[in-house]
Amino acid sequence: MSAPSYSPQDARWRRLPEERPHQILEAAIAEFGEHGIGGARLERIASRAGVSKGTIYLYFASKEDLFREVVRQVVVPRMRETERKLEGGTPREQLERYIRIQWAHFEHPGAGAWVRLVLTELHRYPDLAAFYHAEAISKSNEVLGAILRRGMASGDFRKMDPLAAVSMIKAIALMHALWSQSPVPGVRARRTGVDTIVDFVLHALRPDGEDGSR
Amino acid sequence: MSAPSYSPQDARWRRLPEERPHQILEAAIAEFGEHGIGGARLERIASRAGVSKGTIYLYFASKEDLFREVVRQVVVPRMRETERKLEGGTPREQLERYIRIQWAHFEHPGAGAWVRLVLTELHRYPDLAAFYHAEAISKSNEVLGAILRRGMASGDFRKMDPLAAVSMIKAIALMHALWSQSPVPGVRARRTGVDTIVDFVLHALRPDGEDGSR
DNA sequence: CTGCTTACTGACTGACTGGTCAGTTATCAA
DNA sequence: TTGATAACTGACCAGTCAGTCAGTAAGCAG
Repeated sequence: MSAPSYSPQDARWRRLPEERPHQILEAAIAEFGEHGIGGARLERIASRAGVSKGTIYLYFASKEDLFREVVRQVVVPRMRETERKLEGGTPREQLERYIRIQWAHFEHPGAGAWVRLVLTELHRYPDLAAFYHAEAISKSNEVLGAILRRGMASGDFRKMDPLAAVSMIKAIALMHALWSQSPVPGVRARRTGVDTIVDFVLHALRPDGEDGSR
Repeated sequence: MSAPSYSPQDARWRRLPEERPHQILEAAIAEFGEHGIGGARLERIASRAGVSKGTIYLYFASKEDLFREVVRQVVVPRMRETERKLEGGTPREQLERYIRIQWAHFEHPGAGAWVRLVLTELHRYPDLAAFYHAEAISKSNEVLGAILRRGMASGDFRKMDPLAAVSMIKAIALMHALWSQSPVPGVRARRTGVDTIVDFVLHALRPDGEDGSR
C-alpha cells in the first residue's frame, strides 16, 4: 500500500540472492539457540540477517521449515566433523578424547541452549525428531559404542551393556552442558571440571580388581 | 453482558470455595506437565478443573503465580516425602536406595515432562528458578551429598569431590527420566535398567583396588 | 532511456491467548 | 419470601506474532 523507502542508498546493502539462504540460516541458528523454537521471533531472525521478514518467506516455507534446514545444513554437519577427530589411539585414550571434545564443544557459548532445545523442544516435531535422531544421535551413539566395545574386548574396560554405558556417559556430558551455562546462579556455581568427569567414567568402566591410577 | 447459562442444574456442580484452589492446582500440575509453562493454556486448566477461566483469577494472580503455587504446594512436598525414605542403612545401601527411588519416581507418567520443564523452561523465570533451586534442588543435593561424604569417610566410596559426584549421579537419573519417556521411538527404545545404573555408579565410586562384586 | 523481470520490503491480517469485568446464580440470614 | 453477598461465568479486550501481498527498487536487455 504505502511506500517502503528503506534506508535510501546508505549502506552496503546489496541484492545477493545467492547468499540469502545462508545468511538467514546463520541468523536462525543464533536465534533458535538463544530462544528455542517457540521463543524464536522471525522478525529478529530477519533483523539479524539484515533483511526483512518477508524475505525469509522467499526462501523458507515456514518457521518449522526454517528450523528443519538449520538442523539439516548446520547442526548435523558440525556434529559429524566433531566425531572425525576420534580416530586413532587406545580405547581409553579415545574415550577420554571423546569426553574432552564434547566438553570443549559444550563450553562454546550457546551450546547449552542448543542442548536444551534438542532435549526439550524437538519432541514436539516428531518428523524432525526422527530425522535428527537418525542423522545425529544414533550415529554418535555408534561411534562411542564402538569405542566401548573395543575396550571391553581388549580388557581395557569391564564388560557391561555398551549402549547403557553410552547413555550414561552422554547423560553426564549433556547435563554438564546445561548446568554449566545455566543462568541460575546456584546451578552454574556447581561446575564440575572435565578431569573429574573423565576420572568418574574411567572408574566406572575399570575392570574388577584393577587399580584406578592412570 | 449475555446470560452464561451453563448446564442448568444438570450435574453435581456445586460451589465449593474451599476446594477450588486445590482442584485448580491439580489441573495445573497436569497441564504444566504435559505442555510446559509456555504451552499451558489457562482455558484448558479451567476446563480440567471443571471451572471457568475467570475462576482461576479469583484464586491466583497470574499464570506465573499459579505455577509458583504448583511448585510450592505440590512439587516440593512430594520431593520432601521421597527423601524421607532415605534414612537408615549403610552409605552404599542409601545410595542404591536413592537411585532406585528416583528411578521409580521418574517411571511415573508425566515425570519426564516435569523434568523437561524444570531443566528447560524454568530458567526463563529467574525468580521462579531461584525459588525452585532453593526449595527443591539444593535440599536434594545436600541429602545425596551427605550420603556420599559419609561413604567416603567410612571407606565405602573412594575420595572425590562429593558435589561433582552428586552432579553426575543426578545427571544420569534425570536424563534417564527424559529418555525413558521420550515420544521418539529410537530414543525410548534405548532404555537402561536400573540395575545397570546402580552398578555403574557403585563402580565409579568404588575405592581403588577393591573388587566390584556387591 | 524504456520496459521487463527478479529481489526485496514492511504494513497488514488473522488467529490466538492472558487477563478483565459486567452480569448471573447459589446460598443463607432475616 | 426476600434481599444481600459471595462464587462463578464467559464474552470481550489488548497485545503478540506467523504468515501474506501490494508495491518499490535494482538490474539488465534491447
